Amino acid sequence: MPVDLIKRVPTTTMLGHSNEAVRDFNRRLVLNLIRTRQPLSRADLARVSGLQRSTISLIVEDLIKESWVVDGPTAKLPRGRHPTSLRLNEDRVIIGVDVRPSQITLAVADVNGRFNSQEQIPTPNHPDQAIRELVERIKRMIQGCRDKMVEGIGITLPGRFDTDSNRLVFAPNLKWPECDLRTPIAEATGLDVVMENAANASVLSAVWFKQENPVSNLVAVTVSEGIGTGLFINGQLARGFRGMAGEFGHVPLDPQGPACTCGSRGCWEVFASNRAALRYFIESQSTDTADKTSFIDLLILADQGNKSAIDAVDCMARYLGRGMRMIVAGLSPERILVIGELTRSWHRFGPVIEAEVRAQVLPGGSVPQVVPVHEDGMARLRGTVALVLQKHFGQLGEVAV
Amino acid sequence: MPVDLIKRVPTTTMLGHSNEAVRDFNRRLVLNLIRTRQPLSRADLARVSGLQRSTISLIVEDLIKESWVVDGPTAKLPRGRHPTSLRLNEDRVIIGVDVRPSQITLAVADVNGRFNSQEQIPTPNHPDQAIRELVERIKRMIQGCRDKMVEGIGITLPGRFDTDSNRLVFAPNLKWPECDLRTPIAEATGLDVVMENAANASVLSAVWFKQENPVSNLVAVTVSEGIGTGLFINGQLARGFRGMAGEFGHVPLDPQGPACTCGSRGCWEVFASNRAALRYFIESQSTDTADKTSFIDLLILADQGNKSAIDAVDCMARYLGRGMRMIVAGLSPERILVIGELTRSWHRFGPVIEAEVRAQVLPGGSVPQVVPVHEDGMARLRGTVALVLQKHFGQLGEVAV
DNA sequence: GATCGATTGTTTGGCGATCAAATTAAATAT
DNA sequence: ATATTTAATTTGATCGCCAAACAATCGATC
Repeated sequence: MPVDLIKRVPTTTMLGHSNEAVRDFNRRLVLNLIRTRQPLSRADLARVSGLQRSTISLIVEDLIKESWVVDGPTAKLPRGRHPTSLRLNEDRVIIGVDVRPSQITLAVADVNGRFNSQEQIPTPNHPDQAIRELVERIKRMIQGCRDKMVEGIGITLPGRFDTDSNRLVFAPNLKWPECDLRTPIAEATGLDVVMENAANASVLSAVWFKQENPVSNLVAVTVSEGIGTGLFINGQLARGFRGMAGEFGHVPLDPQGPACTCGSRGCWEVFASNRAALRYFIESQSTDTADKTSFIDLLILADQGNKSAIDAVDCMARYLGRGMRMIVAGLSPERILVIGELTRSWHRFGPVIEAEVRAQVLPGGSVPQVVPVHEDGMARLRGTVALVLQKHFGQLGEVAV
Repeated sequence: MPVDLIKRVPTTTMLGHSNEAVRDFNRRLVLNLIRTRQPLSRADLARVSGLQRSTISLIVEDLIKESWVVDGPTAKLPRGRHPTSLRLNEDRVIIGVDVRPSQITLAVADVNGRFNSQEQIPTPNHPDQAIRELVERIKRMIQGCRDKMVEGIGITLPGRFDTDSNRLVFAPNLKWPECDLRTPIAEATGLDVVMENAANASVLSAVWFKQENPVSNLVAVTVSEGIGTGLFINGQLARGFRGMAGEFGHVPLDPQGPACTCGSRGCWEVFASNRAALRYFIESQSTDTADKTSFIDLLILADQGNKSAIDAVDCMARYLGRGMRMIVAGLSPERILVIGELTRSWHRFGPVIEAEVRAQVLPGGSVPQVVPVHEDGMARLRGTVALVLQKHFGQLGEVAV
């Protein structure tokens, strides 16, 4: 009995793999092994990867020829020929841009995430002006590192942008209109430009660089004016459809709560952001003297023993932990990173948050680690480095290192 | 300057890939292409995959030899030699077990998820008894299909179990103690046993079998006594650390809400499960006649015009939609599947849920599709088929078909 | 009814990548 | 100076895909 088959299928996509795919994979594997364990000898690579030493030699030869890797000094061993150590070539640099509501930080970093130079400018009110200033400074930076190879530009900002169109579409704290930052900067500089939300950049930084004890399910909670979350699930960034995931900060904890900038009521960030703590503080003050207190001031007041400040901080911490119920029950990560100025007073926040989180683990579930990330500023910038490097080193989760 | 390198690394793990990995990948690709597009000719496969016809021929020869694929009838074409159509060998079968609070369903399915035989038993009060009865019936089932090859056993149940130890650890609606189902059944039958949470099984069923318009970010919300969620993120099931993800049903929507079985207050499932609707209904009745109404009865009453029933259903629908804020804002899926008895009255639930969801999309975000899944019973069972087949066809997300 | 055209499916030789083993290189201990 | 040990390279074999030629099969056409 004859059956209807597909008549003609356009052969646009290549799904099958050929022999070169193996080389691609192993090449990325070797590159990442060097990245995470440098310095490392060829023999070490062979042992760690399980590949033959001959294969490693060929791959490394390639990587050196293309100046991703450099031969280092020879190491000392108790017996036998001394191995030559391999490391990443630090002459390849990345330009990182960290956009925040108040200021923008630009920096030049090497492939290991170490910063060579750095500068700051106040954040312009309009993105057009920001683009002009950024382009000018980036061009100067490029000229400043003539002998280096500039790999690309990574930009992180506190907002969401459509991953299809690269347009910034939701940045309530930045107060910029919808716009496309990528294209104008890419065209003006001739470099690749990759963008990422701030919370995601923090996640990238954490899992790319300092994986002392790597986990494949992790959530970063960034607390400042608002609350953002970066989701690392199954060893990959979870960006959601068109990059819109991660707005747990705009989920209501209490439908009767105060109004939020997003239009809803009682969102998590209304109860647990820096702004919320200041609100608690001001409400508890009889006088109006607290009006111009910053969040950092509040932390200092708390450490000086100010009862109202202590209470405000405590309340914020409790709500932070309470909101993590969404993350603990819904996503069950192995680790939760907490990022923001609050980590400076971790002795105050840590115990409260951990107690709340522990109370919320469901029967049979395991308690996630709650880890403060202290060097916030650098974290985001280092995230942009990882962002740019992913093109060459492979997506996270692609290669298990 | 000599540097310290790794002295000796145990070569336990093989990270690097060899040439055979390409064959493995392409083999899985071809197998999945046949699965999703059968019937299909070798020439079609070559066009779709981008591989050479010669390569396809060799791979298909393998697959036929190992009885995964069978040559079918020749098809008709306007010109030229008629192609032979390929399809999956339906002599390979899977035993699926769907455990529910009230009854357990066992079924034998072929690789296409079509069921040959099926039987039901009431759910025993204790897992030990359940294991005894299941083993006995499964053995009979195996004997019943002598000429077929039994690939394995897939079990789905309404609870969480530790993916490391395979122990059931959280099943509030099933009321079974912590236990290991897998090992005794596997040992007694000599077959592979794979287990999965009910919501995840529904997701598997949806993305494995009827991908009319495939998406890579999807959330299934299963509504019955409680609310469970299955997360499909970046084209993979998101099980979280030790398989504990997906309990969005136990996140509070209102801290002042009624107590939940989990120990917390005001959880989503307290407001939006079948049980919640019945509570709304009973509370609004002056008499006690409503005590023995089932959820299905309630839906019928609503369709008969009973005002209290309509209000109860409407309230449940609103809360269902409201709770989806967590999913919409936090995960931003492209599609939300709604599963449970409520889909029988989708004309009542659908519009309310969709309106709530639409109201909750953040600026710049896109509204997820809300899709009811009507054949719940079969969905879970078919999910178990996918579960067992993943070992041979590859994990979801591994191969893009 | 034989030939041509078109399409499917198979066969053949070549290339690229890894493997396994032998070889060369370099350093320490005897 | 020689033996030993480990690192790194070289060499030939194997495996998998590709490209192109070839064989098979069917409809249309002369």
